[in-house]
Amino acid sequence: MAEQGDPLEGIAVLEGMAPEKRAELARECRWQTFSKGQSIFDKENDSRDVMFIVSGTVNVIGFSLAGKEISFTEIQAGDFLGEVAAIDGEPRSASVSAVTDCKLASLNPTRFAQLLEQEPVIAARVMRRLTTIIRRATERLMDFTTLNVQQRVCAELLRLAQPDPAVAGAWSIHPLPTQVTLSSRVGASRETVARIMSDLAKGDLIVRKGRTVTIPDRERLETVAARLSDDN
Amino acid sequence: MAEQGDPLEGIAVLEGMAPEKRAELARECRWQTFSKGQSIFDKENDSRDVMFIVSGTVNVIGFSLAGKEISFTEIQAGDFLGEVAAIDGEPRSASVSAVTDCKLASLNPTRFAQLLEQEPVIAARVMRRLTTIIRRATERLMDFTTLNVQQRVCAELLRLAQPDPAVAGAWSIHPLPTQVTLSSRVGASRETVARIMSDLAKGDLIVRKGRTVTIPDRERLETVAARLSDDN
DNA sequence: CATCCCTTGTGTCGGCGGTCACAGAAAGTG
DNA sequence: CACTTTCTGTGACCGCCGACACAAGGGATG
Repeated sequence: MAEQGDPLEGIAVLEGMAPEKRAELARECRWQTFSKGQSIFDKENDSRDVMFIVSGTVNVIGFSLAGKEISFTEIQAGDFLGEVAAIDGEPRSASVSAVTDCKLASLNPTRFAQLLEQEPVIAARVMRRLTTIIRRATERLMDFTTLNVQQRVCAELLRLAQPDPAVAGAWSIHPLPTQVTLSSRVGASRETVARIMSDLAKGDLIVRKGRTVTIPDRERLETVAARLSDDN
Repeated sequence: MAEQGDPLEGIAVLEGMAPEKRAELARECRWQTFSKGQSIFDKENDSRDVMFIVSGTVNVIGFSLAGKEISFTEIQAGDFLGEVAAIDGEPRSASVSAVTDCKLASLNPTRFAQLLEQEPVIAARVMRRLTTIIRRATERLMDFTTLNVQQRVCAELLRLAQPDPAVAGAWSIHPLPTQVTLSSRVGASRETVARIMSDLAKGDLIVRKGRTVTIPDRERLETVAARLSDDN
């Protein structure tokens, strides 16, 4: 992660690449830093670069004409973004903005194509990455068409939850994203999310303490998330 | 398209492959036929084969727990399906069923991986195909979160429309899918679709004649599809 | 032609969830 | 510590759209 030495060392897709080749690749990148909240690129942008996240995390979002935004995914340091436009040459499929300060390395699309050709391992990893995106998107699509907001919120909380380090058997989320963030993930209004969280807390499905939420009984929450809407 | 000779001739991804190699590939495929309405595979199925559609068309669908179904896309003869599971080895990401009688050639996933490795042109095409799926899915996702049903129906009609061969400037859809089909595409109830079509016809945005719909003024329909819901 | 089944049109009703409005809590900031 | 900005909670209202219920076409098929 130190910039001198091997700046692209922590990038997972490039894992296993010969050190000297990777160093050369690093030299061909355009290095940029973005500060928290800044836009990295917009949908319809005319750049096609692939960008490796050396540090920080970014948010992939779509904007409606009315300005409403929905968040597709967050991408962390060590990962990359921009592969869709780089591969097909179309305008960017979504907008990306910095969640935290971050440092990115941009690689131009022709060099990226060349990389895919020369390094079959990397090409395979990129493909898997694409299928992962597809799976997530179709899952989301199903969620939107078949679940109500309450269920989507539960599902999102379950996705965020990790085993609680303190209490065995319990799960927790820390730090809890703001309601605005959650609402843009589940595609609902901020107020509705607030109401649902209140209800869940009343039913002891979740316990809130500051920016931490704990889920005492994961299965029970899963039941709520999956329950057919008519038999509540 | 004749079975003797080169059965995989019409498959676009395999375009440009050496004839003898393609013939060999055809021999390695498992050949199957499905009749109209039959299920080809279900989500969570444990096969990972890639399937080339030699004739017919299939529908890629997701089912909710309640049995409600939504259609992701239709795939025609000459195209292929099943690449997602073949690439990442996970269970199938969706279910597929035959829209018409059809004939498919199944290739096992390891042979498919080998094919991708040996034929970079094909690998590149598969990648582009994946990005296309991603773009469609994200677009759909945006539609669901930012548009109302009326707008989604308009958008779907516009997607189906082709320049009218008879009247210059007009666009038409033929044959119009049934309302049930449409409703599963836009994620709405059949009744709502019926009402919207009526309204559109009343406003002369579409003209219905049997199984043909013509769109006299495409731009006007596009306006309706894009209009913010509050200024109608 | 009669019958059946699939498709379409429309009315009514009720609930989910969006919007507006505002109050209070928390968290930055000088 | 005051002060501002950002978050969170809750009430009131109301429109969109799903569910149910029928009526009325069409096309098949015998």
